[in-house]
Amino acid sequence: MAKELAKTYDPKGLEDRLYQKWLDKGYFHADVDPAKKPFTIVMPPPNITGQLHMGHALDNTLQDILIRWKRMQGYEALWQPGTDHAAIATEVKVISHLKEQGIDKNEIGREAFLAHCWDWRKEYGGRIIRQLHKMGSSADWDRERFTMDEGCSKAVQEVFLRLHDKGYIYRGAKIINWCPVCKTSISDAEVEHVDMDGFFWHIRYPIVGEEGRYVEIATTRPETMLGDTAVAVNPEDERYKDLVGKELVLPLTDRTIPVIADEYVDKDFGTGCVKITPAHDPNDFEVGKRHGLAQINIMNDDATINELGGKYAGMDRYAARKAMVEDLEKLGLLVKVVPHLHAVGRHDRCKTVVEPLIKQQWFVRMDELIKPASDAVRNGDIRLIPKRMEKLYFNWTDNIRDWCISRQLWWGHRIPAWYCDGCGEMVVAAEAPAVCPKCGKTHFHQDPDTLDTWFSSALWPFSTLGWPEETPELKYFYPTDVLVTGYDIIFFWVIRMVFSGLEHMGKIPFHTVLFHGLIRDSQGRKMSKSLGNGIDPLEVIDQYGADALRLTLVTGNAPGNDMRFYWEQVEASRNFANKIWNASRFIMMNLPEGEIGKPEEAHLEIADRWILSALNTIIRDVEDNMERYELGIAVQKVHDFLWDEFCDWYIELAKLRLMRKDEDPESANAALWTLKEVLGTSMKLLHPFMPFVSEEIYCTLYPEADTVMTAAWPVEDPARSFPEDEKEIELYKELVRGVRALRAERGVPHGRKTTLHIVGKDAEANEELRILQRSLRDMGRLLAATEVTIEDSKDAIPQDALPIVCSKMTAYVPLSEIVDKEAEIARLTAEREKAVSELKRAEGMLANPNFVNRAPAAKVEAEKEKVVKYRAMLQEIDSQLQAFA
RNA sequence: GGAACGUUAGCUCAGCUGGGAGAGCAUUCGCUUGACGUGUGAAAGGUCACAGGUUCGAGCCCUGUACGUUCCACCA
Repeated sequence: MAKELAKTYDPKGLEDRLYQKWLDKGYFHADVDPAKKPFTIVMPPPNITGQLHMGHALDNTLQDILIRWKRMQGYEALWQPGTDHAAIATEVKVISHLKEQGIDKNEIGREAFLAHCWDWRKEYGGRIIRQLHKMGSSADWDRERFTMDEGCSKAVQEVFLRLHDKGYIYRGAKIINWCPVCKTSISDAEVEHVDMDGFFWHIRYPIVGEEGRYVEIATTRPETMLGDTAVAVNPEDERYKDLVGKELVLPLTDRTIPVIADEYVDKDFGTGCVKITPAHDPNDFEVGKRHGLAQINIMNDDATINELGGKYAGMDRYAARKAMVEDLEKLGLLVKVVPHLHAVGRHDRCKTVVEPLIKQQWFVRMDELIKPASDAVRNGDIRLIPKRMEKLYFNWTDNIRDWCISRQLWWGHRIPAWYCDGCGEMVVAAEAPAVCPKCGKTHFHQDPDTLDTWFSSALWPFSTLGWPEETPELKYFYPTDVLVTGYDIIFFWVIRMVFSGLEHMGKIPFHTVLFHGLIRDSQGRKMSKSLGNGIDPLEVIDQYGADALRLTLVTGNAPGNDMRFYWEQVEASRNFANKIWNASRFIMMNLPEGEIGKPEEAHLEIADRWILSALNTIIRDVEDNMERYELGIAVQKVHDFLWDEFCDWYIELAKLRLMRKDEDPESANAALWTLKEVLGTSMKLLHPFMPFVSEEIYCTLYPEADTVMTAAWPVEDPARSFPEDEKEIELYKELVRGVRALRAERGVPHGRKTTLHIVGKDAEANEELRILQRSLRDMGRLLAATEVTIEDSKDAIPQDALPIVCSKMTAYVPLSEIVDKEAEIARLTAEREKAVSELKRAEGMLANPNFVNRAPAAKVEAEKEKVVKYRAMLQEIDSQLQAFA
């Protein structure tokens, strides 16, 4: 460990070194320890395709703050890390990666392709983890997991089998969201709805046997008409009542379709006649089921028209649309085309317009599973922060539909279902059965589909701890405590973890969810690759250090709120690190070798008690804020305490005593002890937020300490509360500020010292001042005074001395000789006006019986004090003006 | 179509259970003051979006309006 701090603060030089030290010493590791209480956070597993971005940086900073805080509080703090196989994201990446080498996924086949995926995972899977190290993340890397490792895969399989046994998982042909580019089904959560400009095509369907009569339908998707099996009208619609039951000619085909009546149709929208295409529209699918209509699929998996499409077969859906509209026009069946804005579903990953299709898929029945998950939040077992996220949560749980979990991908957990090669009988089991229970054949093939990547993430809080085995870790660390994540994955992940935890563990997976917002660029835009406006956290760390980045991300970050990223803010954060670095250097320069004895109570001076008391207050406040997960407020308080109180006031006051250490060693010793005590404690408070700089300072300050990481978290100490001294120091500050302002206004050069005469506002105050005389003398430097005297009355003070009116005293500075009379009169007149209005206001409030009777006594008292103060000020100003006149 | 969030200093944002509005950056005028110019002192800058209401008292609570952002939604 370094014996002294380097001359300049250089985060690069110390962050990697300290992180390596922490790793070597195993400080991040957590173990089952019955003597301690556990505190657990599971890290949202980053994708193995991922690179560290600002979202990760924020997410991990918040988690690390909580973990480090709890660890210092004496909890066995486990931060469980790992990575996600990210089924579709990875598969897409690997496909394009192979494409560059001229390799086609389908040509090399499933097994070879998977080998490439594992290669990818080997090469890139650890990249983001290494990047997280740079952030200072104190996760237990010994326990790093992967959603497709043996244990997690076992958990996935077990969950599938259990849910299937209970009838919660079923296979069926339903209409699902199909991505024609990724060529897989996707869940509702993966579809984003975007308003797009489109058209309403009004098309005539001729009525069979009634020459010249038509039904006019309006559609946004004319190409699907090849799959129409009916036209529906509202049963209450008088206009079309006679049509119900009649047959229509479906144009461009040789089929006829019936007119049916269904409540689903809105009389007042469009023409009131809706073409029904059960195979290509979720609503029509439902209508079709009600009326027993045929489902005619007219599309291939790549969204081209299939062989049923006649002349349109093979055409892309949009090309077919164009061709069909043209043909309809030629036939005179196109009535009109009306521009129409409507919501279109797109695949969130590739932005392709989703195609609703009927496919055999696997589903999880949600109705029963979701209930306890909804209740857990409703009854407060799980707290969402901020609370408004509950609305989002319930919006999803209350409207949930069955979860389509099968994907037509290769990279992922294979569905444990087996089909007999002989009779097609399906068996759901961990292993292929030896003999078909139906036909007795012995050859089976596995279902080719894999599971939605969120199926495994949903198990993360317990699969990482060894479930389904009953490991000691699982017993000890589950349920976990806090989940930290962005509100954007509340549906994908949070809800699914909750119902999975409740279903398989019988317990909630965590009691608190702390949501954070998005990091946007300085113009408020989402950071994205396509915009090229992303800021690389690693670059920020490289330039300013991880501590500065962390401080930037947590400062002013209210739960659930988005924030913008500013380089200026990072610079300010780095400046803070530099500030405390230099303050520490100053303190260490003055500290003697070895231990410094704790001074006797009597030797502690007012300033010492004040700063200790202020520190004590901060300790309490920070604790309160942390417990409410107001991390941004907590760090702000530590920051302000260190910079504004400790550096700007206490250290400045202490300097004078250090300089006089030969004549008054007790005073100097008390100051030194206090400096060390306050700095050391502050570094503990700062550590969760800025782990590196606090570690370096702390370990240099206490060479016998290995780390601040495991030091005991400061607790409030009632014996260290000195409210009286805090009040006194505020008086000093008021005085110092008054002198400074007065001098600055008149441009008195810093080097020009003056005398300063102080008169207490009454006899009692005067008595107090005498007691504090020495401290006041100490402040001579801050006051730019050669001498500070305390007078019983202003009689002995030169008539033209300038007053500085404070709450309990008035100070006089004999500056008349350097003051411009005219300007002084103008200034005094302005000040008088202000004093009069303030006085009026305070008196007004006191004259209000409602205020006097109902407001807290302290408030009333404060107003009374103001009256006294401003009256004195007025008096001073008036006599001053008189002196000039 | 529903809902949430936001509107506070020139910019970006804090502001806990209502008790005379704060920070960072930027601006102006000073300072090589014994750790720090990545610093330091002083100052300027706000009818807390608008309109009502509750209250002795509202940035904060209630109602409405405007603008912005986002989420949800099967009107073809």
